[in-house]
Amino acid sequence: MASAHDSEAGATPDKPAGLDKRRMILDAAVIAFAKRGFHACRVSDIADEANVAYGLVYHYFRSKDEVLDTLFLERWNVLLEVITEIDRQALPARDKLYAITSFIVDSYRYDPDLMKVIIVEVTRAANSFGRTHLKTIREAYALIAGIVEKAQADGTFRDAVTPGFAALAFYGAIEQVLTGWIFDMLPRGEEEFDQAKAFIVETICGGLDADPSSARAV
Amino acid sequence: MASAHDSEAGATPDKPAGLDKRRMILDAAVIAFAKRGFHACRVSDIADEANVAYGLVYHYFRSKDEVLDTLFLERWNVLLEVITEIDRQALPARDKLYAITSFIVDSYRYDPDLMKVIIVEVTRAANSFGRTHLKTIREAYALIAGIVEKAQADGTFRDAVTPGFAALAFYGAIEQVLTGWIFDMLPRGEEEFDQAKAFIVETICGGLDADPSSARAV
DNA sequence: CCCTGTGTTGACTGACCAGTCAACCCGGGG
DNA sequence: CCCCGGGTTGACTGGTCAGTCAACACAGGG
Repeated sequence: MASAHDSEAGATPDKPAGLDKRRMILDAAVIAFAKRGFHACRVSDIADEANVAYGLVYHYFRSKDEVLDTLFLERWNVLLEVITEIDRQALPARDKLYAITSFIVDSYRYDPDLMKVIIVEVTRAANSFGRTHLKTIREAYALIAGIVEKAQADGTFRDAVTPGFAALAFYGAIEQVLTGWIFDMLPRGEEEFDQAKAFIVETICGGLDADPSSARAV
Repeated sequence: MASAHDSEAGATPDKPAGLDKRRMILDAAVIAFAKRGFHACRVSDIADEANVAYGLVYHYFRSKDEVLDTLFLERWNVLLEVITEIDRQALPARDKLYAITSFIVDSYRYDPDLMKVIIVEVTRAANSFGRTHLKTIREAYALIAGIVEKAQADGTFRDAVTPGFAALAFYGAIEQVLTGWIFDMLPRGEEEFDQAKAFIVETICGGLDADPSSARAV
């Protein structure tokens, strides 16, 4: 059905609606991967979701793997740029961490399926794509660690913990909250998203202890 | 290690060496799953690793899935018991969290393959086993949240954050550190394990901020 | 008008693997 | 001595897909 049909709507005149089939396939893949997971999802599911013939997927991508790789890299590079940009500004470290949290949470708010796929299939997949993209993933941790390190140097953050660990704990907390939403363990909604941002930063920066003296003496 | 290294040797006389084939299969499955991941691992890999015929796996387990389910439940139930036991003691909340962290880190120290399989294939697998065992996984979060809640009630922890979020952030930090080891991103060793315990608790309880006033005013 | 190449189609193939099953081994009870 | 049945074996089947490929659509240049 609808091979040369410009969909129902008139399709943007400047876009021939014929060469962003690639984009359509990528978008369809996000939905398909999110629905059943990368392994359980067949290439035909992607093609069906995109209203495109099976073989066309292989015209634009060498393999099913390459589709996921593309989705991940597209998004992760944006994340790296955003973190770099945030770090470039003259803000307190805590505000920088809030901005990063905010960006990631909003990424989920804006496109939960894409974030689900990236986290579940790449970021946390130690046996497959996670290994492949390890170097790229680590770059994000390194940028965060850099923020912490500078804050420790100027006295904004205490140095009870190495920057690397702080980065891991911080990012781990974020991902765990996203995982909570992905698993339907946590309620979703505008309020929840904003509250989550504040809570994550508050937990990692402020800590749970009521009495600062106990540990701060270190 | 040294769980079922009978093989050629005469096998412990009191153990008929004939009915813990089941155990041998489970142990072999841990190794096989850890090596290539659940999906890429074939049932024949498990059988080979256990030095047992292919069909015997199906004598003791209904399916490949059931093998993983068994491994996960065995271990997770121990975790739930341990957390319950820790919570029963009269300790400051911070010490309770340290004890939990310690147990999980030591679980990894003692049997990294098993923990890798549980985390990678179950705990973080939102599309397959994670969904199946959601309820069981949540019990752990609930127990931790309970600890936080009590600490907030008696004033040990401040209540800037809901207990549920604190539990998520805390457990997320732990899992992220384990993931660091699993991915070979973090150096492993006796010292590293103990340091990690301290750092995780220090980050979550103590927080990164040097100046308590900023947030504590809330 | 045909020719050419990019875009597009979907039937087909080859490989892979979970799970089945018929037969075998062997200890012990009759 | 045979029989019984749980434990054990591994060849085989059925189904599933990733990836291939031959053919088709069609725009635009000659």
